[in-house]
Amino acid sequence: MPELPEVETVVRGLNEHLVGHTITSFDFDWPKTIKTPIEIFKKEIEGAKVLSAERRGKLIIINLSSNHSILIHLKMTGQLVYKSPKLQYGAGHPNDSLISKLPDKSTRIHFKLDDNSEFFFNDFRKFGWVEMVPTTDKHLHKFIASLGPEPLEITYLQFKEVLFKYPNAQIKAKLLDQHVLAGVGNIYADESLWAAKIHPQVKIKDIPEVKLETLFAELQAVLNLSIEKGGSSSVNYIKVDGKTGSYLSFANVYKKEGGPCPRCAVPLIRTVAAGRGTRLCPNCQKI
DNA sequence: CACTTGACCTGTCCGC
DNA sequence: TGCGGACAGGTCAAGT
Repeated sequence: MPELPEVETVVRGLNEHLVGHTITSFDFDWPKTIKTPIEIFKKEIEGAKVLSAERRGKLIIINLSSNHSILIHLKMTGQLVYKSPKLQYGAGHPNDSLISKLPDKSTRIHFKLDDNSEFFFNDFRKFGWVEMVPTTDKHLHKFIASLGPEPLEITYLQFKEVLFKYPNAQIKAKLLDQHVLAGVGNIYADESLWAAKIHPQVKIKDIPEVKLETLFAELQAVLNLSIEKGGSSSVNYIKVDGKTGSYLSFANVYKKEGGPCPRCAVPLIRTVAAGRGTRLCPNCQKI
């Protein structure tokens, strides 16, 4: 499930593999995926060169030479994959077998590039979307304009300030709220709350200062560790080159319910908080 | 204001 | 084997 580290990894892959290519044509199978009128999308993308890629929260921004930018949200099952005759791993390698099957039934948009390489937006659940906006106005786009600050680019005092706009809200709900912080999703919310020994449903105003400081440090630590490991590949996420990320082998609680807490050995539990599956240690994390 | 539910979708897994 | 239901979790809109 793409959260900040996964999207960051994808963006780095786009800068490595896609920048410099010209998009010659594209086709698509699910019109709702493209939120821009198709004639406008076509006009601004065909013949345009990819200049750079960047990330804001969980949103991917691809800047084109047409003075337009493609916004891409992967939602839960979106993938961006680059396929080139020049990029091969050897016969029988799992990355090759995955990429060689593209396009497949979950391919929503198939882009063709100038040197016979290809670029795929895959999304089996069809929640993801792409949109074309003028590059100079991209920050006015409704989604981008509503995002909170980047958790890796703020200080502890700023972190505390944005959370304390909602002193009576549950901490996990606000960690997940993209208008409060941009990029934190379910996995890293659970991991950082466990690391700081904070129950996901405790009210923000009831968290002792020292624990809130720990939460900020641990949130940055898990995000940075995951970026270093190329993200979490659980159900569907892969990198632009088809490889998987390895962060999940470092996870302490995500999908570990029933197993021992790495700190105190009491069995971890799964519950629901902020409307989402939530893993925690009932011994270390109390309200 | 805080919180829940439903909608958007499809694939997997579990129990009967 | 087949079938229904829970579950996966990002975001928004609507309802309590």
